[in-house]
Amino acid sequence: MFYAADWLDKILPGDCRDILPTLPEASVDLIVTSPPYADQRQHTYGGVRPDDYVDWFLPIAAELKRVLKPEGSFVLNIKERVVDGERHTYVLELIVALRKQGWLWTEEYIWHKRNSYPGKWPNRFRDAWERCLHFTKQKNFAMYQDAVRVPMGDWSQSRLRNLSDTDKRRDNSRVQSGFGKKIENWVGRELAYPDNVLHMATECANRNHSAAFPIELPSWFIKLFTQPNDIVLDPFIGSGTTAEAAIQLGRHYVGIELDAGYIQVAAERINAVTVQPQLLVVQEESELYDIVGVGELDTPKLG
Amino acid sequence: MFYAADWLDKILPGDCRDILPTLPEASVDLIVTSPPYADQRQHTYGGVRPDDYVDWFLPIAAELKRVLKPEGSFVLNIKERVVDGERHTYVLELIVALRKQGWLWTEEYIWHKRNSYPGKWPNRFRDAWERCLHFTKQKNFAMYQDAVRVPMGDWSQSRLRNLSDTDKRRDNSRVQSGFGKKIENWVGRELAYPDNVLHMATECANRNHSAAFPIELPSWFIKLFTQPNDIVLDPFIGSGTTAEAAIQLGRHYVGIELDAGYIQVAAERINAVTVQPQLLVVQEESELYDIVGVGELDTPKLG
DNA sequence: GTTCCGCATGAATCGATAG
DNA sequence: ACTATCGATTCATGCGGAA
Repeated sequence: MFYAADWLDKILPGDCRDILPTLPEASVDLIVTSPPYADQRQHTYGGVRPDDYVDWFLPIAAELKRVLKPEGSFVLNIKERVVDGERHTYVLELIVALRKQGWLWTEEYIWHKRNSYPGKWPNRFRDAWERCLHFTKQKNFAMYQDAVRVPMGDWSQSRLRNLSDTDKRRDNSRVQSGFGKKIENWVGRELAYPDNVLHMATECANRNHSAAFPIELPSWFIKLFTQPNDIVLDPFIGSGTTAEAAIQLGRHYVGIELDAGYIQVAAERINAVTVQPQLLVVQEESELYDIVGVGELDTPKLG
Repeated sequence: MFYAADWLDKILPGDCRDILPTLPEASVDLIVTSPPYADQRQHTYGGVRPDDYVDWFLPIAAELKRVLKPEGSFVLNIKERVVDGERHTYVLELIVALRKQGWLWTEEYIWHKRNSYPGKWPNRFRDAWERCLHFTKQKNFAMYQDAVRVPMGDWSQSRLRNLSDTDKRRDNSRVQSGFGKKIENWVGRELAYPDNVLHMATECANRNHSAAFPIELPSWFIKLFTQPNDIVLDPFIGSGTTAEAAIQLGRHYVGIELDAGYIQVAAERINAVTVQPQLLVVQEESELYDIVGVGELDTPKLG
């Protein structure tokens, strides 16, 4: 095995085309990234043109495939831009090309941006969604669905009324004791598995970082596709959102970033998170009873 | 010009591959359709296999292009199925092929199905979205954005997340009463343009017909891309949902359907709608205050 | 008349079984 | 090996009957 300290829990500065080859093969459990879209980030990646996008991304994807564990997942957040009045087809072509490269196009999740960018055009409405393409290396991959269950619809509330108060209280205390047998049953009445449409607001440019996606997005996929202590890679980590999400959830991270300004911002964010390890453990346990984000029901706790 | 009675406001029985060539060219303002998905509807179209889907659809699309007016729109509701653990790429290939045929891939709307088909699998969640691909023949096409504006504010925003049963029941009663008490809340409230994500529940078979899409879906696109008295074509009209939507909104329709059973169902639905013209006007006015479908703000009423 | 509960039903998908 | 069929899983919705 590789010695962890060399590349783990760091933001590696440089172009991921140079950095990725230095990482050991089959070492990463999950890749979540939002690469620079076509014509974006001209100062760093030179503003890849739509027509060149597939050719630019394919060698990077080949390295990602080498670095990813066999049972790992690759989540690519991307959306094609409008070129000359049309949606450009480079993302569609990229999917086909990645399959030719050996990736399995397992699923396409939709990120519905509740507060999308404002604006008005004569021929289209505001773009309120982006693709989260899920690729894997093999049909059997790691997926921890229980970690992202959500509250059920209203109808379950009336159904829950069937349970007597004592029943509910009994189950409750049993849950809090930590070893109740019926945790799954009780929880199962309130929680349902989500679907492949994610409703998340875009992150406001509140602090000194402007992230490509809200932290809930990498958090959701990290909970879904990894366990604590697993390794999450983001080859275009920008202001460090993926790293912050990984740390919060007790996972290791590897970030790669070319822009020095972003690296600085990310370092500050990461420092602010890591200094509170005890709080993090409490958060994870409390998630058991938090109706909004139940997680780690069937995964070992952090030591 | 063609004499209208020959083909207008009818459901033409037969295979659209045979019927479409009999329609005059550049005569239709909007095409909305949900063709049989791959491996579906084996009894009529023989269950087109995913690998053959593009070849099957392309000649139909060529006829659709001939029939559509230059400034018209073509909305294709479709979703690729899972084949061997992966999303099949035939829809992506179809988009590319349609562009080669001369169509412009202007936009991709997402239909978010709040009540998606249940089920649990180890490698994916329930599929809760479908594509509504918007193709046009030229960059300048007809679009009436004001017709689909929705009320602004916290109410409509919370609606985006989850529409509970009680909320919906309240909506219904408000509409049915015609001019309920809470109308004051909406009058004077500003209207906002929607985005490219549509939240609609699938139609249940509990209603007397089972349709591919809920009537709100064709209604929305008919309001967006046509004016009253325009012509709407659906070459796979099934149980007649598109026809009912067109009639309700004062548009002409042309439907094509191969299955005799569907034709019968569609005929009954259409009869039930057309005999109540006065009611329709009332519905249209009440839509002003209906959170679900605001329409006809700047278009002439039926008369 | 309301409100509530029970129940059937989907453009699904996987894995096992059978030809 | 490759295809066809079947059972199991799961939840929002609307309808009908009951309180």
